[in-house]
Order: sequence, then structure tokens, then C-alpha cells
Amino acid sequence: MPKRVDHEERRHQIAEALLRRAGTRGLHAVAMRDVADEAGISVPLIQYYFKTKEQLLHFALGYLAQRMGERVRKRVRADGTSPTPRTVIEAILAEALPTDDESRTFHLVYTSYATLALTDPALATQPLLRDPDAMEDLLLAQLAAAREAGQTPRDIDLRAEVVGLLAMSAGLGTSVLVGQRSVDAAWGVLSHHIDRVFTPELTPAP
Amino acid sequence: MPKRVDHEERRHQIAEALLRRAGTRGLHAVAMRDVADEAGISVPLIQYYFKTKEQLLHFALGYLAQRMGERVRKRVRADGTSPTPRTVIEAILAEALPTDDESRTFHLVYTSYATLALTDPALATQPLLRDPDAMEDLLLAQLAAAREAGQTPRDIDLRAEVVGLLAMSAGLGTSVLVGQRSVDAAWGVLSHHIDRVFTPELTPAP
DNA sequence: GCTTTCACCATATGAGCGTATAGTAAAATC
DNA sequence: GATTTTACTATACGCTCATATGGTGAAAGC
Repeated sequence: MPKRVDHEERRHQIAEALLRRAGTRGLHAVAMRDVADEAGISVPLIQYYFKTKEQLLHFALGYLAQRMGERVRKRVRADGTSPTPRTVIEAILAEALPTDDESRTFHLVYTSYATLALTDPALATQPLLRDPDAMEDLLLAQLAAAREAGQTPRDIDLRAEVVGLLAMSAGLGTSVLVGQRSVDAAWGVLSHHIDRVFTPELTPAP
Repeated sequence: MPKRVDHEERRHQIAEALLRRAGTRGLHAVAMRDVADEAGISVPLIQYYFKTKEQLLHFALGYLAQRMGERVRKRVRADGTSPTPRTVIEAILAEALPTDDESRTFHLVYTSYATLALTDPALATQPLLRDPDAMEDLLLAQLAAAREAGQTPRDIDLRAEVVGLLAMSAGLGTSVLVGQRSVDAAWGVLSHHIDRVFTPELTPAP
């Protein structure tokens, strides 16, 4: 036999090649030939490790989601001292903006996948559409903790705030992606609304 | 000569056929053959009225944007009595949710076009990406009027509120589109945040 | 009433796609 | 050292796409 190869490692290499291409031209525009060129291998070798393009897509998407999860965790930890509910919430929402190349790739791929999956029945099994719900629950728990600690008004609707903030960050992320707004401008708006949630007592009557 | 035909009308018929298909299968999945079938004509006849597919796309997108603009205006007027700033804002934000078939088509087409335009240089001239800015200015004026009338806190950041609400409604619209949330749930969250903006004096200290 | 003009179609063309097939060089096994 | 197994490639296949070509029949103009 020739050099034995770690199949899992090769699959990751191929997936990374796909994501690199998808990050610049969009997921819909990536052909098998492109992935092969990007990875420096032949097209049938991709078939050797993934039977079909669809399987390659699934694998790459799962890998991307995993990498982004690690990014979020890293950002939370990067706040140094033991994270408060607010820093956790800020970290997650900030990660929803395309701040750098990897993040931009993630959002571009995620968006183009979502639009494909909306209509293509073959992609209906959505590996990426489960994550938003998990995010929602996580934020909900953090915000509940913050309310317990008296950092928010006592009468706020936790779920409405969380869902609203997540939707807002997603919407702002898209507007950054299409070039309508800068990352800084988007973050300015987002943090303004986070501030509002974390203002325990609001402007009293004159 | 045979029956003279109104070219503008034929173009609209073809564009409507395209939008009907795009509303179920997504813009990326619509081929010239599909449009021809849907319109009950031959493919070369489409070429007769539009030189290329790209021109057809541009026309159809402009038509769609125009129809949605009419929807918004109609919804504002439908509130009967002379519209207040708040009803105008509510109408616009509500229109950003895919509430019925036409609206769902609009959002699906808009989303799939946006992802295509993100990467395809040929579509870079964005006829739909000008509208969000116009919406922002319109909402801004309405909210300023509301503040003048004492319906909001005096110290709110108008632009941040408007941009935030628009982003939120866009994000909620997407979540409805992918089936993560119902229209009612999305509207519940959105109106909750509208309420918050339109609460002149907020929970005083105990 | 011949000619021109217009709306429209059947069919061809060439490019690009995902996938299938056949084969090759190298190393481990016996 | 012959054989088997493994990683890998060149090339071919069948399909669908947007677009190009060469018409045809009907009505208006003269």
C-alpha cells in the first residue's frame, strides 16, 4: 500500500478548501472542480472521500458550525475575569457580526446555505438551523441571571428581549455583509440596545 | 403585421411568471425554461422581450420592489383615519414580515437575490439595496415626529432605534421564512419592542 | 395583391455541471 | 518477489443551462 492517509484529516482539508471558495464566491457558486483546484487534488479524489457533493456540503457545514462555536466560547473566555452574564451576551451577539474574514465567510456561507435549504428539499435536514434555538436558550439563561442580580428592570419580558436582540444582530450582520453598514456602526447600534436592556431603572418622569 | 402587442405588458407578464416560480423554488433555481413554461410561451420569446436573463432579472426585481412599495403605502392608508407616526412605523415594520404568499415570495426572492448579488459581480448594481436606506429615512422622520409629540422619551437616539428596529424586523422575517418562528410570534416580539420605544416614561424606581 | 413587418416557435450550439469508469504507481502483506 | 491493497488521476458521459439561428404565419401598408 502507499502512504496511509488519515481520512478524517483529508476530509477536513477538502472541507476547508470548499469553505475558502464559498467565502469569496458564495456557496451556490462553488463547483467540485473549484474545490479540487483549491485543495490541489483531482475531482474524483473528492468523490473518493465523499460519495456525493451533498455529503461534502453536509460535512463542511457541520465543520463550520463547530468552528464558530469554538469562536464564541473563545471570545467569552477572552474577557479574562470570570464572565458576567452581560459579557457573555455581548460576546455572543458580537460574534453574530461579520467582523473578520473567517466570520465573514461563516455568515456568507450560512446565508447562502439557508437560501438554498429554503427551497432545495435535499438540503432540508438543516444542521445549522438547530443552533439558533440553542443560542436563544443560552442567552435566556444569562439574561435571567442578570435580572436576578438586579442588572435589568424586574418586569422585562426575557424571551422577547432575547429573541429581539438575536434577530437584530442577525439583521445587522446581513446589512454589514451587503455593505450597507460598517461593522462599527452595526456594533454601535447593537450595544446601544444592549445598554437599554441592562439599564435597571429608566428615565423617570420630569 | 399580426396583432400588435404591448411590450411593457408582456414584460410584466413574463416577470410575474418568473416571480411565481422564484416564490416556490427560489430565485437561483429558476431557469429560462421554467419561466417560459410558467408564462405559457417559448424560451426564445423571452429573449425577444429581454436580451439576456440578467436583464429579465433586473426588470423583475424592480417590479417586485415597486409592488412591495405599493403594499406598504396601502397598509398605511388602510389604517383608516389620518395615520399617526406610530401606525406608519408599525405598518412598515409589519410589512417586513412574510405574512402572506405575496410577501413570502418577496422575502424569498429578495433573500436569494441578495445572496446572489453578494458574490456575482454581474448583479452588483443593486436595485433593491437602495430601498433600505429610504426606509430608514422615512422611519426616522416618523419617529422624530412622534418624539416631538411627546410619544417617546425625549432622550432616545432616533437613528439607533430606527436601525435597530429595521434590523430586528429583517431578522425576524428571516426566522419566519426558515420556519423557526410563526408570524404571530415574530410580530409579538416586534410589537413588544415598538411598545418600548413608544413608552414616554419608563418604569420609575420603586 | 405583393411586400414588409411583427410576434412567435423548433431546434441547434457550446459551455459547465456532477458523476462514473478505467487505470496507475507505490507500499504493505505473504 | 508476486500479490494485494490503497491513494490517486485522466478522461469520458449524460444532463441542463443560457443563448443563437433560421425559420413561419398573420396582418398592415402600398
